[in-house]
Amino acid sequence: LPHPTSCFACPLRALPVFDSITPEELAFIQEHKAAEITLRPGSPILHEGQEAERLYTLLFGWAFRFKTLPDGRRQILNILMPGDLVGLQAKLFKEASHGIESLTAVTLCAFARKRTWEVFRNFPALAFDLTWLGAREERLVDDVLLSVGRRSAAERLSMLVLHLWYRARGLGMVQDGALVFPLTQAHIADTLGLSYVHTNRTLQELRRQRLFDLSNGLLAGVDETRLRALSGYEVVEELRPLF
Amino acid sequence: LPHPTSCFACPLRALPVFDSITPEELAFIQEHKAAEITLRPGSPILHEGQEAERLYTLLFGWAFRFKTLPDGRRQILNILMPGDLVGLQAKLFKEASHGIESLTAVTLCAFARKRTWEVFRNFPALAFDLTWLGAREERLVDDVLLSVGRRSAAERLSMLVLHLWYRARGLGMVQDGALVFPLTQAHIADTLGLSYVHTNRTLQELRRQRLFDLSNGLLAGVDETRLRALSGYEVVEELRPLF
DNA sequence: CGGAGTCTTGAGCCCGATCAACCGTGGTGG
DNA sequence: CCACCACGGTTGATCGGGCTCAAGACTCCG
Repeated sequence: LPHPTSCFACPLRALPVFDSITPEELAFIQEHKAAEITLRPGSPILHEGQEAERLYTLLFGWAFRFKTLPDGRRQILNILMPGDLVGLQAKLFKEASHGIESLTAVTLCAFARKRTWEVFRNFPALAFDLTWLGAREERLVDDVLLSVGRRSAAERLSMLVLHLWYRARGLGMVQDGALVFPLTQAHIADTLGLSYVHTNRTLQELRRQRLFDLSNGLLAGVDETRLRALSGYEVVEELRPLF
Repeated sequence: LPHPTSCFACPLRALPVFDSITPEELAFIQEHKAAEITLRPGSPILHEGQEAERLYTLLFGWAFRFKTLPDGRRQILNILMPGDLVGLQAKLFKEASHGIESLTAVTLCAFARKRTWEVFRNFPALAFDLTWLGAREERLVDDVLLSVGRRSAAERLSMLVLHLWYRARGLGMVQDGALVFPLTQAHIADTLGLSYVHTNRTLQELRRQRLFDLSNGLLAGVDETRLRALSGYEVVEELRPLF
């Protein structure tokens, strides 16, 4: 651990979602932060079927949750960005029913093992946060499922681009109207339930219509208005209710 | 409230999932059980976009969670059966991003409004249950998403039938090898992301192969072995970890 | 310079969508 | 009692969005 980030100086604290954390809670978190782990792009963070590991928070970078079938078909369930929990399901159940893999270089905050119950007993506000983050992730999966089940390829793609664009902007990752975009077209295909080839063609079509510009791992020129119209995107409230 | 079910006599308590509830917790639940609500089949329980309502538990009957697009396309997210939470997302966020509708006649246990926080503060074990039930539902949605994104129509249908069969059996709803099955083919189509017509044809094909018999709202003759082989169904652990 | 990973393009086909009837059953009201 | 209708299921015909197979191009890197 060369220079572990202090929870007190955690860059994520600036986000509105983490507004209501008290100093005591922060001290608890700091005390139980067991390690800070950095991984290269494309590293497995959690294997499908792996038994309960630590609970992590994604501090930096992108990752994704996925499931695979025996013959190799893969479905990406959702994209993880800084502030997201990693491994809640694996903690709550005997084993993870999904895998997690990093897209970029990634930094994780690892919390001490077997402390989950202690959180519920001693820090109800943090326990509430766990529940809330879990429910938020479920809502994301709900949205993806609606897309994959009922939207056309162009609609799905618009949706995804817009969704990631808004999330990244909320995290301050958009600079000069551009975003470093680490998903390959294979990732996009597996997220949207499309084939690789068809994803490519749809992408080109949207690019041709100047709805956005995605090339060389950079997303820019996002025409939010037209993308919203095409995809039927709805802005969702991210605010946590006050107690 | 003619004859509200006492929580102490709740039929759901026999389920392994609810093993570890203590008498104090039970008393708390009983105290905050505000009402017992019964609805006819096809009743809306929660509207899309509706603001925070009560938190319910499904005591009896089937329901489903869904999202719709402005033009009417609908995606069913998951099927609710006795013991499932209803409206956790609506409680945690300002408004529900999905609707809920009953499939059969349904009985709901309603808990007092604005007590959610009290649960976290005073009954950590119950708070843990909320989190756990939420995570369990997310896992269900994950599974549906994998099906809709990456499985063929026949695989999806086998999966769904087998999944509902196992869940219902675990709840003691299978009698004499048969199950009252309240989903119409339209519901099945919206669950699997298929068209109405194609669902019908796929259903007939599986029926012809004697994989199961589904007619007149009754599911029977379920050939578990062959359905498992066809769909790649994996049995999942439902046990809650002990503290 | 070769190889791996990513992206692109073409051709052909098929799974599943769409459109359009039609059937059977149960409820409802004149 | 019957005409009517709503609803769920069934069937046929046709279409097309997206899949598959196959090859080639570009980039980065050792």
